[in-house]
Amino acid sequence: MATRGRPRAFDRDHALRTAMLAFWARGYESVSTTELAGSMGISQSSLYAAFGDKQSLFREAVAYYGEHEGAIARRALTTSDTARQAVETMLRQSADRFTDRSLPSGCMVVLAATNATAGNAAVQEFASELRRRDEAALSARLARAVTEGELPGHADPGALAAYYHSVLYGLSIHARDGRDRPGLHAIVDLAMKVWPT
Amino acid sequence: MATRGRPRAFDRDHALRTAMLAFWARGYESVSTTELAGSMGISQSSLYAAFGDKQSLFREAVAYYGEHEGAIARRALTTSDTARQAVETMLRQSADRFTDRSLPSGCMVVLAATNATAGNAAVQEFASELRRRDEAALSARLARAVTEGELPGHADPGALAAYYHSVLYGLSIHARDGRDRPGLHAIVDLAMKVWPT
DNA sequence: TAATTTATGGACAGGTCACTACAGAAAGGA
DNA sequence: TCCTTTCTGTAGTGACCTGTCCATAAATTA
Repeated sequence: MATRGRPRAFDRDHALRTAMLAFWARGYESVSTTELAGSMGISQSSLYAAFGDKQSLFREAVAYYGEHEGAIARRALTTSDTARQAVETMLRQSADRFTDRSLPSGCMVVLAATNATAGNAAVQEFASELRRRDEAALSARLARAVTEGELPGHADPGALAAYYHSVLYGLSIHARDGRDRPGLHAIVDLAMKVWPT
Repeated sequence: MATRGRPRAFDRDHALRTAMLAFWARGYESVSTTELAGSMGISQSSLYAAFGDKQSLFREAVAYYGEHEGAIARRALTTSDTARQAVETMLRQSADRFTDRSLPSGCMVVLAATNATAGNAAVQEFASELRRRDEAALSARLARAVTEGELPGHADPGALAAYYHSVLYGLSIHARDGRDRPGLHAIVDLAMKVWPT
């Protein structure tokens, strides 16, 4: 089943990465499809033919972000030996990522869709849902740590997950405000003192 | 020197409050001046005559927010007997404010100007500067606590201020995501465990 | 070669954006 | 009473927005 019709003249994955970088740096509504097509080197028609509409493109761009940029921090949750190590690794690697000068600062899921007009409320809700999902994954990992005895029985996995995600969100804002890498790690140093014993 | 010319037919302060609520709820770029004038019950011309341009209106709206909504949490810094009490009061009152159902959730300074087009970068920088200023005030209060002996000499006021502000920023995102008041206070419970002894 | 399928760029619709020109209205001052 | 000052709404301005139409180009299939 070879592909019929005229073949696409641009690299779809590369275009997606361009969209991710733009949305990540400036947010969903501050990036126009006209501008995106321009920096992709293609026409509006090609963009719409390849990705549907702007919202679909954004969702794909966020998915791309999750696979390429967010994957490392997320994998810490499943590969670390202890829950404590998982949390600290997640925060440390986020601190490193958020201050990578070759990429936009902070986390795309936190910063790219914080506000929107009424017509784009779905985009906001989409990002919010992703944040909830990540937090639920952390909460589950902490709950496992309680049953395994790594965390004391009185520890509240839900509250701890919300707390560490709160710090994580804060790192994004701080990174956007220009705080440097050691500054973010100093915050993580303090945040880890909360770990129950 | 009585006021010359035709008197203004609307309440400037009330209009400013309307603008604050709109910008706070949906962000700078997602609120149009057309819509604002409409909900203020005045024409575009009246709005521009009273407030200048959109950026000036936003700055005034943020100042209004600072005086009416942010003042209580900020006053905790100067009126509390101890620095610890100051920090905890600031976080608790923010948690209460951020989940007040009669107002937009979260903090306007964190949420209303997180992203912007190139032409509105000044608005972003404005909000960023306000965050830095508040953090500097907290840092100064913590430094005082070190010299007064409330905090141990090895405590780092700058890092602590950055940490507590990180939690504060996180509370805004959590509030926007729908977390309820007890949920935010549970985060504050944990955050306060970092306090050096 | 002919038919089909898909991608392409250019031009353009229809809407909204921030902002303003203008003429008239409502006040104070002379 | 008339002038000056300021605010008022109407009706625009040009620029930009998302999304589409259309003729054409480039590939596979028959």
